[in-house]
Amino acid sequence: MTQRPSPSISTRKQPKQARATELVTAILQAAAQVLASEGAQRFTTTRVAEKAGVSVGSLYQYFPNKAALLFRLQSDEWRQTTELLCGILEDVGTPPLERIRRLVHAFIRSECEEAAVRGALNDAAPLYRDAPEARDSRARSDRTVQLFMRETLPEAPDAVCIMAGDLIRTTLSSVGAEYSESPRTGAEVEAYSDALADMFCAYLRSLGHRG
Amino acid sequence: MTQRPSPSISTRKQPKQARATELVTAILQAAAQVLASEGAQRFTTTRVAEKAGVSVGSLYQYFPNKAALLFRLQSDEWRQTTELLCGILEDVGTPPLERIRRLVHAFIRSECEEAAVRGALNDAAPLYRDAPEARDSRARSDRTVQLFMRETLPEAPDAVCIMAGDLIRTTLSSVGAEYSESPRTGAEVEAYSDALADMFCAYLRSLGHRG
Amino acid sequence: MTQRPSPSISTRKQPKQARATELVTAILQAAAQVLASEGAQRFTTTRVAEKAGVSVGSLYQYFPNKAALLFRLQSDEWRQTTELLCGILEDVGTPPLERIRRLVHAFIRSECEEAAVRGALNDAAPLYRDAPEARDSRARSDRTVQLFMRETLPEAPDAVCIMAGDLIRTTLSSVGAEYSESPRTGAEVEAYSDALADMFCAYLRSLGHRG
Amino acid sequence: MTQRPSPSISTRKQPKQARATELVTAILQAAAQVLASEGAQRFTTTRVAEKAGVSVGSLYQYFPNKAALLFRLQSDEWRQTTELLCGILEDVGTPPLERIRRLVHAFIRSECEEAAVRGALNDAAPLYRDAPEARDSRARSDRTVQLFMRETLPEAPDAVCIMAGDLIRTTLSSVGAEYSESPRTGAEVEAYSDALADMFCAYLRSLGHRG
DNA sequence: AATGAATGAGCGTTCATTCAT
DNA sequence: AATGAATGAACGCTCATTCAT
Repeated sequence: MTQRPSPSISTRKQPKQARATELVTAILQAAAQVLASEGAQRFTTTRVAEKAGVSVGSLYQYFPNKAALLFRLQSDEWRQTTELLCGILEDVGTPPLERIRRLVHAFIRSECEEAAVRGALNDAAPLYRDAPEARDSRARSDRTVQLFMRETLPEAPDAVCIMAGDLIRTTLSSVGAEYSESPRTGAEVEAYSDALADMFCAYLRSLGHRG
Repeated sequence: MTQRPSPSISTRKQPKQARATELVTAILQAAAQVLASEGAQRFTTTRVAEKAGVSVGSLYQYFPNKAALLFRLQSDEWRQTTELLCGILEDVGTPPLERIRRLVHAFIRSECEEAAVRGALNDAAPLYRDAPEARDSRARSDRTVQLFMRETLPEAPDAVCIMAGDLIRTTLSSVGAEYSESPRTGAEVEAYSDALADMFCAYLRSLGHRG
Repeated sequence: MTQRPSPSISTRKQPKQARATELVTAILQAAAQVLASEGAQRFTTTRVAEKAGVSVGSLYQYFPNKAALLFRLQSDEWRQTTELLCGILEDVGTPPLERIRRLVHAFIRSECEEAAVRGALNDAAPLYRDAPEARDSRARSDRTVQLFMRETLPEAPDAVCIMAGDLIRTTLSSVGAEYSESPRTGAEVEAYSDALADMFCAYLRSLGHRG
Repeated sequence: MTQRPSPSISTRKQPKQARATELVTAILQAAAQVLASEGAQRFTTTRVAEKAGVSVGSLYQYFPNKAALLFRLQSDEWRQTTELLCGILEDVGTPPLERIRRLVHAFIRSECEEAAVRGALNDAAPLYRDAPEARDSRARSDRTVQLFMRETLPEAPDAVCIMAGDLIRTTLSSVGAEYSESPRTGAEVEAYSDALADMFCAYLRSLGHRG
């Protein structure tokens, strides 16, 4: 399990001592705060370092550039989302459509909870989007979604499964992102999630799901 | 119908002479070109003015600031989209689900065709999103969508119609935006549009549509 | 006589109004002063702008980057040197060896007079040396030197003329640069110039010059 | 022979243990490599320490600052050059002009061989040039050159010998430095060295050398 | 002795906006 | 009305040096 020494984005060095890990954490927290409170526009390395109680130089010791910092924030979000998604979709003890419903609720709720950071992170996407590492992620969720689709639509051709999985994934993520841009009450979130889940379920049934 | 003298966003003056209208048009075209060719990051007023063959000063005569310029570009996109949407959804001679399908195809296609501008415009959203005028749009499409929903789901309660209309609208727009971020072949676009339309249709049928 | 719109080094725009020319002059003077008084190490665009009583932005309106500013300073020095050199070497009314002697004296004197700027400019060479424009100069002096050599060594083969001209030119310039690094009295300068001229004359005579 | 405690340039302590000497050597080698491969601009203490497999802290234990490191590199070059020069000029078994010719060839060749390090070292000169120790060197070569001049021009007045020696020495060093800045083939080097030697010989003959 | 994380002043450069002409 | 030169705060980032461990 070696770490490849990519010189571009992501962490510059493997934090081996506790001190370093704390620092990285502090920087990431500060970064999230700055992003949430000041917006992507005013997200500057100086501001992050200041908020973290650290010098700019230290920040650059752990992150090779601003994009890397943003990318790391985004990665962490993705990891969380992936875990959420896999945890729910792989729960074979629950009927598929029920799993989808749970996923939608959990996902939309989580998007709305961290709307400020996620929204600003989204605004900052142009800054890290082109980084090579940004391409690599998402493999695990793709696989999980595909397995789920196969299970849900056992008789459908592969092409249908792939397309439907793709559609559901991108719909969930893009609708979630847009929906969380406005402030919402808990009840609104639940109602909206139910509607979105209804739509996905209707779609899956129309593709041949028998539940 | 008084003109409010707010010095914020949108055009500073109603161009009454042909000269002025020409200028505004030239500037907007240049802006779209700069956005498409250089990206949001390099979208600068100087560059736009230069491309338009106009001085920066003149640009600022018609647009109080950069945000106003971007907002106007976005408004125009919205207007076009609204016309597309209303034109298709109000076509009572076509069965509702067929209208939805046509809308999805037309919309996704149009998003992909102007992906460069729209993508960059999206990247620049933080710069104009908070402008007051940005909230005002969208009324007409909302109304059209609602009428369409009522027609499609004549027996559904109002709340269902509203929610479903809302969901379909935001899904279409956010999925379209995300989908058009990557380059796509014509065949891919058609297949994806069909899948999305399938999903909408399945949803509408599940809500009680009888076609 | 069109100006090629090279986007790299040298002046960013052709100063057409007197105001602009004044500014460029002021900036160049300030740059020379900063170079002389602070050294290459502390030669910063901010410092130059400040000294010139101008904003950094204005500096960047006339020079695309720091290297361009330095290169321009160097160009001006080269132009002066070229004029000095050509003016003396092309003076057919004076015997060749006498011309060489005059050139050496004039050159060394001029190097010592502006030792501070030239020295610092030399120190800064790494910053502009790689610029494409830096390659272009020197053509005219080369030609003049060659003509002079032909005149001085009418019977020598071409290869000898070329090599000797090259050697004398580089010797003069590099020895001048090194010599002027230390402060010198007028008498020292004259004595040293005479010695250098003696060496050149002895060399030319050994190559066949008949005077 | 007390050790002066000046905290300025040159090694901070006389390395008495083998360990220390090894370290200094490793650092100097690394420094030369960094200089050659990265150039003066990117010559940083961190980079040198890394290349040497040593911590920055250790580097600063043996060299009080970056200038000291560079100065030491330069000193070593000078020492080598001095040895080369003395070794050739003191070879009384060879006729003086032949010695000069050998010296020129050996010197120019050696300059061109190590052009990368020497060039970069030259670029970095502003960083160490003002150090007090930089003035002290050169005594031995001066003496050797003077003895050589006396031998070569037995009848010339002292002043002539001194001036001519000085001129030849600075010419050789400055022309060598400039010449080695561009890449050269072996044949070019030989031809150029011959021309330079011709010039020196012609000069010495004109000053009264009888060979 | 040795380490290497931490510092922070300083750099070159950009660009939205203004305002004298 | 139209110009475009001028502004200067702000940005991302580097690196010589220190010092707690």
